Amino acid sequence: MYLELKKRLEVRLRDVLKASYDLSLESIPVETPPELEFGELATPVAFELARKLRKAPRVIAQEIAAALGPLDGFVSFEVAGAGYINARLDRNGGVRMVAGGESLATAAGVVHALVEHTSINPNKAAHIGHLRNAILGDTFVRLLRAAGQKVDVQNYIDNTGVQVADVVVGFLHVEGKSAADVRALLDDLKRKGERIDYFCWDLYAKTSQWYTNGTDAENEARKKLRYRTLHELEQGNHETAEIAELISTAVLRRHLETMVRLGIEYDFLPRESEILHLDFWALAFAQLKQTGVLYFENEGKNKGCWVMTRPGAETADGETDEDAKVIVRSNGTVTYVGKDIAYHLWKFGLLGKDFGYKPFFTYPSHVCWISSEKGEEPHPHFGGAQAIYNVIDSRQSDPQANVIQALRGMGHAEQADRYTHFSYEMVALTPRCAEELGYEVAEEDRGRPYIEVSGRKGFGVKADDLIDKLIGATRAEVDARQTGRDEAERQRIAEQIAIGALRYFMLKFTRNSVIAFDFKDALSFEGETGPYIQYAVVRARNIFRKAGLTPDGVLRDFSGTDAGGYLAAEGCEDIWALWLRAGRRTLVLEQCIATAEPAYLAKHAFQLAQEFNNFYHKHHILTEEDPARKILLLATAAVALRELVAVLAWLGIESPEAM
RNA sequence: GCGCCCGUAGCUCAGCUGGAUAGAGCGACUGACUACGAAUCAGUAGGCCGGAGGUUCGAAUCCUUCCGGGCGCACCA
Repeated sequence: MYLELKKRLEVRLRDVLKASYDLSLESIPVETPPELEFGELATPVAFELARKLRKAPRVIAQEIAAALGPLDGFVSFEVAGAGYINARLDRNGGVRMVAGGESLATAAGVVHALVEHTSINPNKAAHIGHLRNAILGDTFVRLLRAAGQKVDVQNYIDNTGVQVADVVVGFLHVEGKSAADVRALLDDLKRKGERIDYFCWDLYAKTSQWYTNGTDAENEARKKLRYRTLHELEQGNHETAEIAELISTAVLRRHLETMVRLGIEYDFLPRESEILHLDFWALAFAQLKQTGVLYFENEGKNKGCWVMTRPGAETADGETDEDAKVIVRSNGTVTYVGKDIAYHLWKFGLLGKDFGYKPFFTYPSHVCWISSEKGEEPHPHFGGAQAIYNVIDSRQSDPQANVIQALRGMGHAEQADRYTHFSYEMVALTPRCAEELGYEVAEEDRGRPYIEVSGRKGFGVKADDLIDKLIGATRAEVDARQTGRDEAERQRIAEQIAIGALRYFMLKFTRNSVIAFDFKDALSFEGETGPYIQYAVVRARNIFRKAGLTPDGVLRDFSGTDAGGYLAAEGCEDIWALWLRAGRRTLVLEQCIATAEPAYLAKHAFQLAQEFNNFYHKHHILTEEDPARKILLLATAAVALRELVAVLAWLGIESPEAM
């Protein structure tokens, strides 16, 4: 409702400005006033025009206000303060709009978007930092889909990188295992129900240490081993590559299982091994040279490399750009950014080559495919998107900017504009949390607000451990409250609440705020948390259960009544405010997508729950004696319930039946 | 040294892209349960929005500059 009426008012304002002053403003500010007494919508546009028209803002406001009405959905336009124009809505009409349920008309044609998220190196267990990535990405996918976009979800797998190489070195040279031994280990762990990603977590940390804890000569040899292993992985057809394949695939499967617990699913898993073996780079290299984005450096420190100019860099003609980004090394190998450029050409359908595809993981509703040199037929097609979103932490903003710059330089300006680095800050641990986990905190770190997690050091909170802990805590609460329900039901509810708590916790912070993780905050179920919102849903559901009514039925009955009198009545402002809040969903959705910021929706969900809880406390519905008033109260609860469930679903949070 | 991000209540964070009196949660203190289930609600205390200049009708928000913190700046990924 809010979105629609706001747009209607903007259009009318535009018309009035054109007709009265022959002015066309680029954008017309329409906002929500701080208090309901100022109306439901307001514009300070008169202030902006004061200088241009050489009139007092208040006079202009009066002229505009007089010319605005009548407008469907609005009852009045008033001038207030020094020159605000406050719009009052037709409350009965507004309530009808909200009660009717709002369709999300996507005016523009369907956009094909591609969201890449999670992308954990398949050499260790997922940790809380990865959870933030996956939850942000998955939620954004839900938002895009809610807005009617066609979205492919990709999880990029770097299975030939240095991190996987390190674990392979660990198996071969630290543990002294062969490929056959690794195979046996995988079977053994599977039989015992143990997690291979946890095993690798420890081995990765151990191997990282091993590189530096020998004599100088030993360390030197170990480093060489590391780079030889990396090289063998990239080449393939070697025992190291075989171990890498075994391990990275097993760990990847575990990551997918962890994410399923959070309701997170993928459509396609492109792997770096295929980008290498299918030689995506050759095609990209040709395009990069042909468009002049890459040039061969003959001078300076990058002599013998193919390089590109960094975004914003300026070098005088004839001078060597020492700061240029190396894409092809002097030994002929390609850097990470180079491979990424090729991959992103593919994402936009500009490469002229495709992956092979094989099914990899089955969800109840669909199959997740993985890249393969020789794929299966038939298979779905991925890539060729119109807009892409890369959920990658903010530390990688430089390489991301390089890829965008390359696309632009190659003449793909439109694609470069629709390339969003969906960046977010890391999840770190508070020093107290680190100590709780048994890590030694260095003296100089004690005073810091947070300490960065490190897979290399094995320092961090594993995702599955956190989820297990959350479920344990919610289960204890549910067991205490839901004594009448059976074991399976209580477990189900506990899981819904635990996941709700975790997802909300990761979404309540805006993207560029560092999360200093602490168990106390993450395990909290009161106040601004997922369970608070879920609890509001349960309360609303209980009203209908107790009354023997359905929300839909109530809204049908309500549609024939006139609630205007009650909504305008003294002491009922809170009811109208709740309807207004309920009517903001599409506006908030639009805002979230435009700014790539899911936190706004999380905040909206909380505010809606808060207003509902207020309403719930103030008006006792089932004992209301005035039938007309009772139907309004019931309809209010029905709308709040419907909106809460819908918004929670967009956040990937389930609404329990009881809690 | 250069680039990006962040300094808002004791703590953790919002602040709708420059608007009306700066908000919420937690924590502290006071109160409200024989249930539309208190995982809730009401109330109190708590702020020179890091400092200083500027831009304008108007600044937590934009610009400049300092202070304090974080992260990047490889022929690593």
